[in-house]
Amino acid sequence: MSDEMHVTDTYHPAEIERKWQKRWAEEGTNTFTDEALRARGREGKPFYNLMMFPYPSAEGLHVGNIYAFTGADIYGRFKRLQGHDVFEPIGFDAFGIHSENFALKVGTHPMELIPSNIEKFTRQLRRVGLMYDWKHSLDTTDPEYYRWTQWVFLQLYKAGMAVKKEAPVNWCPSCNTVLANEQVIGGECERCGTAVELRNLSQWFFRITEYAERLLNNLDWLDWSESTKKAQVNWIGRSQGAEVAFPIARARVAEDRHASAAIEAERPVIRVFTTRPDTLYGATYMVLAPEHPLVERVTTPENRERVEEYRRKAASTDLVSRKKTDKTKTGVDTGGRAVNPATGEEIPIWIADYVLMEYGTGAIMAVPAHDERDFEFANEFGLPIRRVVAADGDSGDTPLNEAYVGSGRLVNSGEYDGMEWQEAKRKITDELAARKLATPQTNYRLHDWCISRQRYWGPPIPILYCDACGTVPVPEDQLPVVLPHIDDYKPDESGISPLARHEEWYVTECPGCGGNAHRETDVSDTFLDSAWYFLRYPSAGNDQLPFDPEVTRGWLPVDSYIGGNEHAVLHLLYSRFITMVLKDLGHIEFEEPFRKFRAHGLIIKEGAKMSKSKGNVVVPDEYIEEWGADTLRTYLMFIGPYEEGGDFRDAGITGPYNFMNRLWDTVISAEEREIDAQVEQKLHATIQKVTEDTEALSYNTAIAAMMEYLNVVRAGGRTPEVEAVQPLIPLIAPYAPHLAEELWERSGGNGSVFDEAMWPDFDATKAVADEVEFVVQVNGKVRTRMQMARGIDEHAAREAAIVDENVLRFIEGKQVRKTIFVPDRLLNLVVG
RNA sequence: GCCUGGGUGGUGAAAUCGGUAAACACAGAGGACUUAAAAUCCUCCGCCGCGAGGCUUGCGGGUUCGAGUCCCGCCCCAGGCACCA
Repeated sequence: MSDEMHVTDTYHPAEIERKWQKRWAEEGTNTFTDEALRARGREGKPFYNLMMFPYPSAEGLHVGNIYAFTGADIYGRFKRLQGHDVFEPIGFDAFGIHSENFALKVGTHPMELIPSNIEKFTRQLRRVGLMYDWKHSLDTTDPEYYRWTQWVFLQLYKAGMAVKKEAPVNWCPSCNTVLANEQVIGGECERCGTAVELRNLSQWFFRITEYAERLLNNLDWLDWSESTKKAQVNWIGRSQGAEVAFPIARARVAEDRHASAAIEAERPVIRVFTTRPDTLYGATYMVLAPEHPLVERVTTPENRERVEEYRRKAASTDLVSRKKTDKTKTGVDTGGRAVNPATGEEIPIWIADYVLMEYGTGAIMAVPAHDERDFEFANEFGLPIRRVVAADGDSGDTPLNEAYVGSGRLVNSGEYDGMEWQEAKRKITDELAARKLATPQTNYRLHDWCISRQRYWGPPIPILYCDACGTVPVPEDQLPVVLPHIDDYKPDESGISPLARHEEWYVTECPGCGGNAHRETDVSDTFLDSAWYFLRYPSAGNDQLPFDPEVTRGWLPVDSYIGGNEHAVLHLLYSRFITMVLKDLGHIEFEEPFRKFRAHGLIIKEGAKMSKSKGNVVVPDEYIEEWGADTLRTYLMFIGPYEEGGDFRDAGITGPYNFMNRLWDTVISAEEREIDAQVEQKLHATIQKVTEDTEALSYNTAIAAMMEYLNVVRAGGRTPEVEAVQPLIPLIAPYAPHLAEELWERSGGNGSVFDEAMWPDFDATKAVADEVEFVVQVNGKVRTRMQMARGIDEHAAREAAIVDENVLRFIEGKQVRKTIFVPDRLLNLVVG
């Protein structure tokens, strides 16, 4: 179709969208050259507008992707019209189990599948009219990208933040690989829903727990969606308390039978972590995790058999059932005894699977009166319950029906009786600390990040094992360690990567001594690929450095990041962690990658989440075909608040389509004449509202404001003034970029509206009307509405109100006791 | 159980420093223009009532001249976390 077609005066979205997409691509409207990027970062007004990059699935672009991208793109275009140099890149997160499983299913190698998926995605994305800098795109499976992912691994390795250790890890028996804690949802694999098993394997871990405190504290000042911050706070799970030592009762410790007083201090102790040292006097028994190393030692001969049996059973029970809360408590008495350091009492030591080895010390002091789980356990096994905290007016002597976890004062606690619990917490900790029996302690729920994957489709971990030198990092100048093209990439349940079947690949020589070495055959977690990609974009294409220092200084950290909240604790936490480590190592100058983050809502279809199995997936192409990208974009944003998502309904799209047509017609038919005063007032009010709402991502109300304005401009079929319609072109441009470009050109503008037009200013004094609709209430009920001059005073308003017949009817013969006056809004007459 | 959001017409929603509930739009009804249709434009559109008026923001209380908005106690929906000591 030729450009001459546009001489028609009707809105033809297909034509103008094709025309402008072509022009944007040819003229590089939205891309920076590397030189320009460098210069703009240095002396321009750089604005890094980022959105979460997609996984390029074979099904193609989803309407959910478009929803996410459009919302972010609108913000970027808005910033550009406000005069910023906006860098808006996109790339592809193409490694990972998802792609690999799909490749296995359809029998096409991922190395063939991914490029064609990316090609399809790119084609679709271009049709949506997104302002992407395609010159700075990236693909995580490109060796030129993962070369630097491997480099990131090596930096962590050198800093001692990447360690290999044997640990119980989450194993998915269906995906045949290890999963990070964050990828286990309710004991099941987040990908396939299979119950996860525990396996002891030697794996690479990133020591993210070292950064727990910083990751938590920085949340205070980050401008992020509150829900996302909360999710991270919960995930990090900081608990403050004390580690308390409970000596094992001497008689029960075989090795200690003849111990002298001199080694008294070294008597074995059971360390527990508690957040409630104030309840120490109520600790009537102890519980060790079945795997706890001291179990052997405290178990008495007569209990040994039952203890062993319980431990065997616990070891074979999968995590899912072990973590079920509604399960009744089980456990076994070891026969061993420990000394409560507060009371000096000997208390029994049990083992039970409700105590988890991986949290705290793997042992607890049980305070059944003030802990729900301990209460349940004590009732199950008839263990004593002693109340030590009581609310005001409660003697603390009556038996409890349930654990009391509230606040109060101490009872049955010796010298601490009567003390307020918070104070007792400090005092008891101090006192035990003086006796070397306690230390204040902070624990985190966060675990180290296991990044090893026994799969094929990922970047090989750049480590060698030399017969002589041991673990050797691949020298940086030998990167990338290229993932070989192999055909038998299907994983098995052995726990060994498919790459381990390829001796020709993994056997190599040691870069240190030249001796025999073999490569690490695991690949890294996909979340490592995405934990640093925002650093790469501005330097994409640089084959010397992962990220150029000058470019990075100019453009990072990211100014605005928009994405789904499903990544609240995965991608977003890992990215923050990697950024902090790189900062500490001196590679970058900031420690938080995303200044501002907003989570967008989820787009659903007729009340249900879209999924292939439900057959309710909205394919965007058809809608673009029928209505145009501008209409689809505007419709998606008009459905509801961007941060809440909404329901895609076919019927609703006609509203925004009519709006596009009406807007087109209004601008085309405008004539040169003086602007009407009321229209001008509405214009300023509209510019103000669209500016504020777009900044706040309140796109639905911004669009409504523009619709409302059109209704005023066209009221009664009037011919609009040029002055009244010109500002609409930049206002609509972020939402409907193609339409805006075309209207800009047709009204005599040169080049792209995004480069040549400015976001319109408004005059706040002109945005308000001279007359207001004033409400008169009697006893809080609306009785009449009057047109009044703005700024009318109480006396004048009252004079006008009390002669109105609708008001008179309700106040006649009654005394007005009180008058409430809200300027320019309302008058309320209170009668008795 | 805990943490987030949320619950408003036939539908998507708007209004939350307490001050006209339902902006904007979809669907619906009627009308103008037209030979007709489309497009466009105009009018109506929460519920009850002929009307005056009364009622209405998940439920029950409360504060206030006035509550969708604040407080207390619940119910329901979506998402996240969960035997974390």
